[in-house]
Amino acid sequence: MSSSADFSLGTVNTALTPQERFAEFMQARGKRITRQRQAIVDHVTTRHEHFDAEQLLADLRASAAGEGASRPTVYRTLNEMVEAGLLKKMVLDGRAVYEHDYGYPQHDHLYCTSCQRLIEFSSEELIALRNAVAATHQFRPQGHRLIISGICVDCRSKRSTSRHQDRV
Amino acid sequence: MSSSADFSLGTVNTALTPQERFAEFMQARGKRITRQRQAIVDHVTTRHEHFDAEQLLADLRASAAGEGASRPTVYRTLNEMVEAGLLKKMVLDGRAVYEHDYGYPQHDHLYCTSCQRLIEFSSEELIALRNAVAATHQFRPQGHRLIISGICVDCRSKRSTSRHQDRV
DNA sequence: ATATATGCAAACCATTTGCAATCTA
DNA sequence: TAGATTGCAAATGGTTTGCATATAT
Repeated sequence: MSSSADFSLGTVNTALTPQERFAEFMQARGKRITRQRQAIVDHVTTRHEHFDAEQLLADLRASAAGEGASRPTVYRTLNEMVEAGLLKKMVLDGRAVYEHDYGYPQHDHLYCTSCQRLIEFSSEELIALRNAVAATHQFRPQGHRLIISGICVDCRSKRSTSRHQDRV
Repeated sequence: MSSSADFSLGTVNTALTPQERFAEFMQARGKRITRQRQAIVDHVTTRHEHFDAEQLLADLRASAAGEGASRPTVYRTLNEMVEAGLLKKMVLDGRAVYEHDYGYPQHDHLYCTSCQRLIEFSSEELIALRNAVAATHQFRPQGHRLIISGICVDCRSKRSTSRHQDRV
């Protein structure tokens, strides 16, 4: 992980590792780095795919030794990681899905309504468009979220396999 | 479905009134136009702002005579209206928000995290961008949702009034 | 030591559902 | 009249919270 990324768009200055950033954030507010919080942060930073709280909970319990955490603690820590800027949260079909945010370039998603897969993409034009639109409305943009839903290549081929289109 | 659409950018060919379209949709699947469904559709078509289920429920009970409906019926009918293409649903801060979709041009939103107001805007560039991105990933786009969050003009002036930034 | 965290069970909240009574076509 | 719909109350499902106990600093 960490890997001083250096993308062209949205590059974030990654001076600290996610762990360090988290520690800094917690210490700054008198919060403690407990065994479970550390286990969660470590686990999350090793996998870079999108995930939800339940998946994380299961993964933690399944993986290595007794390095687990209770459901409430997983949820609590996930919120802290979002506050710390390590993760970005988005709601899809009713449940929260998380992805890395610290040290990652700004991007948006293509969401396959058939297999629920999220495909990332980034577009400079979109940023420009966003700022232009905001300016027109004297609106101060703080962020945006674009999700293009449809069917991914894989599902287009193996069409009529299992499930079909759900809601956007 | 059907209706040989031929819009330039989002403008929908409105041959039927929302009520007619709803009736057609329902009849086509053996569903009945009950007093409460009619009341809901009528009420919704008279107001063009964004709203959620609870607001609608309250409005229905408050407004005119005994033209109300139970909570389950309101939720059920809202789903039918979405299926019928009359309404578009989007999830904001945990609860579903609806807006008219039938006969309305495609558009996206600016979301004020301070006053929760939704400001609409439409951009042809965005559509082009969406299609270009989708094409790059051999993805078949079916729709998209762009929400630019930030602070609206009003809140920027009366700054530090009441609530402040929530999550995106 | 002592304040903060954990985990359990219970609470939340928006939304959905089972089912008997009630209507629409 | 028959089959669909309503409304009530209860169930859901993801997420949060109260509180006694365990733990980090």
